[in-house]
Amino acid sequence: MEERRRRIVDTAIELAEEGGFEAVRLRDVAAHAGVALGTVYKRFRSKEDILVAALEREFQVVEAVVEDLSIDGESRAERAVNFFALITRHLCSRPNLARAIIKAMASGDPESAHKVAGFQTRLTAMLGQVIGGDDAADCVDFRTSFLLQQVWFSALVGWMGGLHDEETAVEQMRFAAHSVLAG
Amino acid sequence: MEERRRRIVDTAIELAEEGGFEAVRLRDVAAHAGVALGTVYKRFRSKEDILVAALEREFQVVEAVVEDLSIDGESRAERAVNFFALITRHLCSRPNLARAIIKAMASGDPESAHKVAGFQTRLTAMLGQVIGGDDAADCVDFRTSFLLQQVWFSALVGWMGGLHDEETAVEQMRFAAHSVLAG
DNA sequence: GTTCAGAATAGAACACGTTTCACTGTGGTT
DNA sequence: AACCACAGTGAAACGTGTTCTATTCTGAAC
Repeated sequence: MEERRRRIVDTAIELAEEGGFEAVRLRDVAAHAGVALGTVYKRFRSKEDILVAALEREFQVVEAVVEDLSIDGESRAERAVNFFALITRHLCSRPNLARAIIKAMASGDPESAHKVAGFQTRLTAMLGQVIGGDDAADCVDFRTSFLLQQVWFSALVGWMGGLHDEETAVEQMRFAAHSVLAG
Repeated sequence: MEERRRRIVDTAIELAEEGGFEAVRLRDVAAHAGVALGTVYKRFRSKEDILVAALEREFQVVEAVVEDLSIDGESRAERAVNFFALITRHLCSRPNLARAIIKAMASGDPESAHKVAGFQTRLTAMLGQVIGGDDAADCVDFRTSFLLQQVWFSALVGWMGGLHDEETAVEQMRFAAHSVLAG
């Protein structure tokens, strides 16, 4: 009955797209997914846990998109910028959902945090691939990729709080990428 | 009667030190501060708002500490690392309080986010001073300091989620500082 | 077909952030 | 002294995340 789990996450994504984090009311999720509230709590530990599952879903889409539109650029920094620009714009195209997920990412719950860390690792690996390109000389340290991904997270949190728009976030990544990938 | 406001923040800090974010129950805050719940909501917009005020308090302490133990180091990167090591260890010395505040920083509420951005700007300015040292040649771009502060935020969120200990966070800052302040 | 364990359900109940309201001072104005 | 604007109070109420319980459903073993 993994079907129920899928429907719950689907519903949460739907509600989050419409009204953000607060709109994901678990009674509504349960009703809309056609399950009882108790079932929701049998599958997921908390509201954040559901949104982390939504992140998993979205992350797979991002992986597919990046696979499809293979990232190119003249330099390592340019490729990194193009990568972040792509995924940032992708995320921000559904702002309410993105905000809800980012909020869940920063909830501080250890279980969720570990799952999130898994995505960060995968993202860092993707970034390493992208930056590395075809030339072995362009290969980049895991820690460097991870650093850029940390900056991206901060930029997204700022965007979530209404501090700046998505283009500013991309601009921050441009600066970071050129600072870190100077050589 | 700014006295009441002060007592509320004091109490929130006290409760957060003991039991973290969830332990800051507003009924308890009100009772312990000797005010009515309505008064709490007259002074503060939300629970996060109180914790952002606590951040203001803590930030002033950090400013004083950094002023006192003036940061030194052979290179720009070393000074930056010493700076972050100092404030990271200071924050993490009261882990429950730190976690509560960091969680509030990432709440996504626009009003809170703007206040937090104010602290980030002040922190970035402090960092610029510290890195710059006495030699004008060591002067550093605002954007570069800001970038390091973004990494620090991510490192703290990871620490909050139990992903790593404070020494690892400091280590991440060491790597970031050396990457960004190579010259 | 009966039985039984485990999952699902409906719904109540609980905790806590937040809002509302009716009432009580309190300090300043006339 | 009478009055007023307004902060503070206590308590109730509301919304929603989370937990609990009693009951029903389901599907596999016999």
